[in-house]
Amino acid sequence: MPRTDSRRLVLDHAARLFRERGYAETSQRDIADACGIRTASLYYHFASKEEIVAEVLNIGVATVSAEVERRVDALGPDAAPAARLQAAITGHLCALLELDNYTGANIRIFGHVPPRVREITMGPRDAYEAWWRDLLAKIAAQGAFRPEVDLKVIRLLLLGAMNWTVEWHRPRPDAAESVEAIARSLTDMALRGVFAEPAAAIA
Amino acid sequence: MPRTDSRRLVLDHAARLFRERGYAETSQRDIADACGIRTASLYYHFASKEEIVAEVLNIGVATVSAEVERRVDALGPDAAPAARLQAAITGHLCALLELDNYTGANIRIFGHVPPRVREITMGPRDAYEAWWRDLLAKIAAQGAFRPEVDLKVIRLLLLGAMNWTVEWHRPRPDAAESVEAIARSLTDMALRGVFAEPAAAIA
DNA sequence: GTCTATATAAGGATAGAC
DNA sequence: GTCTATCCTTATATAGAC
Repeated sequence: MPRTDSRRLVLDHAARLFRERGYAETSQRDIADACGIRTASLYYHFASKEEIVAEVLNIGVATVSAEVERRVDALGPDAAPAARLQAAITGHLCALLELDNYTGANIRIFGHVPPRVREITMGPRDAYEAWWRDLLAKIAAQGAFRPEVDLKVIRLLLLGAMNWTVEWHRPRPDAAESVEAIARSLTDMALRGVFAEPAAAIA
Repeated sequence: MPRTDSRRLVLDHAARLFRERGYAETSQRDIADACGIRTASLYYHFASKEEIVAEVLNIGVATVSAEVERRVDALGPDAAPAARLQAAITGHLCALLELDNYTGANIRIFGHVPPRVREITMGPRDAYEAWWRDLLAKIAAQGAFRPEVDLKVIRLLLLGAMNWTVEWHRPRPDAAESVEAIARSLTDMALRGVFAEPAAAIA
């Protein structure tokens, strides 16, 4: 393997730019400039812009998928449902906001890429969402959720709360809004809610 | 005023297309075609594509803002915190998913428009978010939230869970995932959580 | 693997007729 | 208010040298 993998360099810069500016707003010239090469040189590594973005999207799902499963598996098979949920949430947020730019790029631009690109990259994406479906289903099977809870809607709302962080979270020196803190807030809200007296909840 | 306001027709189709395909992915030709006119005719109503999208974004915020405030105000000044939160959540989701395409367009493309457009449209957007900040602050002042709750993070997570629905919700005949049902699920999770025994929550 | 040069298309925008 | 015609710029992509 080459000492500096220029193919990977292209992907890294592409992921960062796609995440920062969006897909259509990022030209191949932007990507090439960031890499210090010419636009035409990109075609040695990739056949088209769509091929670049497809690979960025796939790496993004692989990254978050690996991170989340790693953290949950590390807890062992007998971990409490609450701990498993917290580990999954922390892993998702960590991949999205800290690990690299691939997952963030995926979340930000997936809905804005050409339909063909969406089609060829949605397999792993669906598989990742299925993993979450399974996680919640297992927790429900243990009787940890209140029975009236709609698992599908809750899953989509939780993933939405997490995915949207990419729109507002900016890395900061202080730990007030660290990824850990956000994960704890979300887990806590999901588990017990934010109300002091839940009994006061609407019928 | 004219019998058919063609300026508004342009905005309506632009909002729909921006919401469906994104900003960069929607050309002025697409908008003109949808309206049954030529590209050049758009310039009678708007000076540029940026002027069109800026107005779409502003209408979107005005719509959701009016809807949310209307529903909360209708409860009267003595309504319970839980009812106010539920009304606000329902109003936001309703504007986003049912009322028209303007709010959905705003949420989907705001992060993808040229920086100048973001700058000139972020005033009302920030004001709307400030309204949410106030709502949660008032509820907190009544002592309804557990004291350790981080109001800023919770606000951003709630708005995120709602805003992300535009990525997955598709209108359906059955009421299983009606806007009302989604709003109830989210309000319920925010208030009391989804766990049967919150005591089992992580330290 | 990267370059220069260039083909080709698409999109935003303007001029001026009707 | 909408049209036809056209300009200008940008972007993807290709050809072929080094």
